[in-house]
Parts: sequence; C-alpha cells; structure tokens
Amino acid sequence: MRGSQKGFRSTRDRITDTLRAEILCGQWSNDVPVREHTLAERFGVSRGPVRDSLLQLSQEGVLLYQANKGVRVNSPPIEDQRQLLQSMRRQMETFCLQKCMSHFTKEDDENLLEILQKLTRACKLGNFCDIADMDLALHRYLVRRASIELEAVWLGITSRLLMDYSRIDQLDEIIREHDAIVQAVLDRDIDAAKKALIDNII
Amino acid sequence: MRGSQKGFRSTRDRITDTLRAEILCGQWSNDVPVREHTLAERFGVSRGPVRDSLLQLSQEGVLLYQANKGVRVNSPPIEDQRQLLQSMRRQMETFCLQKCMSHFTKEDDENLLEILQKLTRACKLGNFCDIADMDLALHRYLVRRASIELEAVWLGITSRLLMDYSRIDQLDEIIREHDAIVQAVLDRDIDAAKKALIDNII
DNA sequence: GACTTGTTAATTGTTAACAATTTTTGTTTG
DNA sequence: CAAACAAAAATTGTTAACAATTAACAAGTC
Repeated sequence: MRGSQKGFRSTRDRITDTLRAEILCGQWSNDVPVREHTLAERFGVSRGPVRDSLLQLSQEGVLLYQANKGVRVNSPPIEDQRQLLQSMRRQMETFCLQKCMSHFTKEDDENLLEILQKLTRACKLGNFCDIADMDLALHRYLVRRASIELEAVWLGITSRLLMDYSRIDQLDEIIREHDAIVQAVLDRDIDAAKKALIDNII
Repeated sequence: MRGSQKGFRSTRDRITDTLRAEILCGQWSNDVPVREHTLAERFGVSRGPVRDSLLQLSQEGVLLYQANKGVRVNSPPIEDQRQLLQSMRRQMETFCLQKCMSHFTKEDDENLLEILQKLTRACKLGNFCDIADMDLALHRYLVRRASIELEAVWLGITSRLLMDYSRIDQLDEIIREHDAIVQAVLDRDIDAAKKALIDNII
C-alpha cells in the first residue's frame, strides 16, 4: 500500500533518509538515546522497519550501535581520519562527475537546478536542516547518476564527514560554491566542474 | 542465551560473517535467489535476524537487494570502478597500517601470526573458502586495530573488490605476499610493510 | 499458437506478542 | 548517609502469525 506507488521509496528508506537529514543538521543531541518505540509511534509503523533503519544508519556511521543497548548519535571522525575520508570523498566524486557528465540529459540539468534552488532558498531562510539535506542531495545526485553501485560506499564516507557540518554558518559561500558546480555541469565543462567540486569539499 | 557469552558476536554478526565468507569464495551462484526462510532454518533462527544480515550484506555490496523480491549475489564491479575502489582500499590500509603499528603489542603479533598460519594452511590444502576468509581477516585485523570507526567503510570497499577473487589460483603468491606483510609488521618496519601491503592489493 | 486474464502458490513486508537484557527504582544493611 | 542488593520498569532481541506483493501457472480469447 504505502510503497506501491511508482517511484516511492520503501518504508525503511523513507525513515532512514528522514532520520539522516535530521541528525546531520545537528537536530539530535549526542546524549539522548534513540528509542525504537518512540520512532515507531512517530512514523506510524511498528518497531521492525524502524529497527532496519537504525541498523542501516549505524552501518553508515551516523548512529552508533551497541548490542542490547540501542543506538545513539555517533561523533564526528577525529582529524586524521577526517582527512582520509575527505580525500576519498574527493576521489569518488571527481570520478563520478567525469562518468555521469558524458550522459547527462536535459532532465538531469533540470533536476540539478531544482536542488540548487532549494539549497539557495534554504540558505537565505537560514533553514539548517534543509541546507544540510540539499547539500547532500546535490552531491548524491551526481554520484547516483554515475553509479548506483558506488552510492552506498560514498554515502558511508560522506555521512561520516557531515557529522560535523561546521561550515553551516558561511551560508553565502555554500550558495556560491554549489552554484559554481552546477553551472560548470550545465556547461559540460568537466575541468571547471572538477575544480568547483574539489573547492567545495574541503 | 546465544549471544551472552563474553566476546561472542551477536546472532546477526555471526550469520553475516558466515554468509559473507561463503559468498566471497564463490560458493554461491549468482542466479540462485537467496531465500530468507531457507537460511532461517539452516541457522536455526527466525527470519528476523536473517533479514538483518541480508540487509547488512546488501549495504556492504555483497548482496543486491530488490524491494519485495529479495536479494541476489551481487556482481563484481566493472573495471573503472574496480580501479577506483582499489585505490581507495590502498589509501585506507596504508593509513591504518601506519596508525596501528605504533601501538601494536605482542598479543597483536601473535594474533596476526595465527591468521597467517591459518591462511598458509588453507592455501596448502587448496581450501578456497578459508583462503578468502583468512585473507580478509588478516587485512581486517590491521584496519580494526587502527580504527573501528573506519572498519565499516573499509569492509564495504573490500567486500566489493573481493567479489571477484581472481587470484585464488596463485596460491604460493598469496602465501608469499601475506608473509611479507606480517614479517614487516613484526619487524615494525613501516616502509616495508606499506610496500608489501600495496604489492598485495593489485 | 500467441496473448491476455484470473487463480494459486511462494516470498517478502509488517505487526504484535514474547523472551532476554539492561536500566531504573526502592529497600535494606553496614 | 552510602553502598549493596532486590524488585520493577523499560528496552532491545526474537519469534510466529498475518498482510501485501510478486511469480508461476492454467484457462480463456482473439
């Protein structure tokens, strides 16, 4: 019923994406434990699908799972590991950019522009949750378009990195950088797109 | 009951590790679908924990999940993506090697030697499943010892790469290469260890 | 005979109840 | 009063039944 509509994600994915967005924008405290029952009530489902989501987010690095004790919000990676993950993220995204831009269609351009608009709007409104969500969505679109195989790997790396989204105060910079990325993609200028991407992932 | 003994992994992790080892050594066909009920019977549990394992292995890239259709054994990554993943794996393992070798203890040396011995024995017996399993276990030990945070990311990358374990016929080479790694680690010779590691990840 | 349609079986998705574990609370004791 | 122990509550882990979906098959239609 719920997931039968064309194009709709499964219950699990819906819950997972919602929770990830909320956690990455710092809406959840590290100290408050996450309760399965509470979330099940909130999403109007039983504990089963919620459990699936929590396990998935644990594997992704957003939550930290402890046997028989449930999950809590994970901490951001420490400096040296952050640098490693950052380097890997750059490697993946430049690879995906090169790969997807060759078969990018008009529809892709429109989708990308729509995400950029939402991101810009969120920045101007100071809506941190939407900013984090749309930032992730924009990069994710490029990765997914290049290879759904790599998406899970990329998401695990990037989610961990975004656990401290420290640049969330420099809103105009976020707009400018993502604008440069999208503009270069629309122009099919690979070199410029790569440069803009790397400048964004610092 | 089952998971209460000290040091024992949870039901889910036990099933996950068993299935991963079997799949990576090519014991499962790509065409035969994986049925939850069958596995539940085999492991003597209900479908719940089995489902958890299958979802986890899907996120890891070993299985391929399709909504309402179950999971199948995934295909190895195609060439360009394989190269990217390979590069990332090298990056991670050299990082972890550097990080863990500084605080490596005598016990670590012994554990590593034990894994190497099992690997060598498996090679001499031509036991492909144990070879793949111990190969993974050796590298995993180094990663885990450096950072349990990074373990999940590394496992997702490496499992995907090992989906085609094509070198499984060059048994003496496997022994030699891993012997070189362990020897260098025991000597605390970081440069030699890094070199041996990179030579092994081709 | 090829194609569609309806029916049945098999499989996954979800739920609620139960079991095991952990945390909290209350009580006793030194 | 603090520490230790015991009981209770809350929480996670597991199971089995049920619902929804998909696949397989047979019958009917052109």
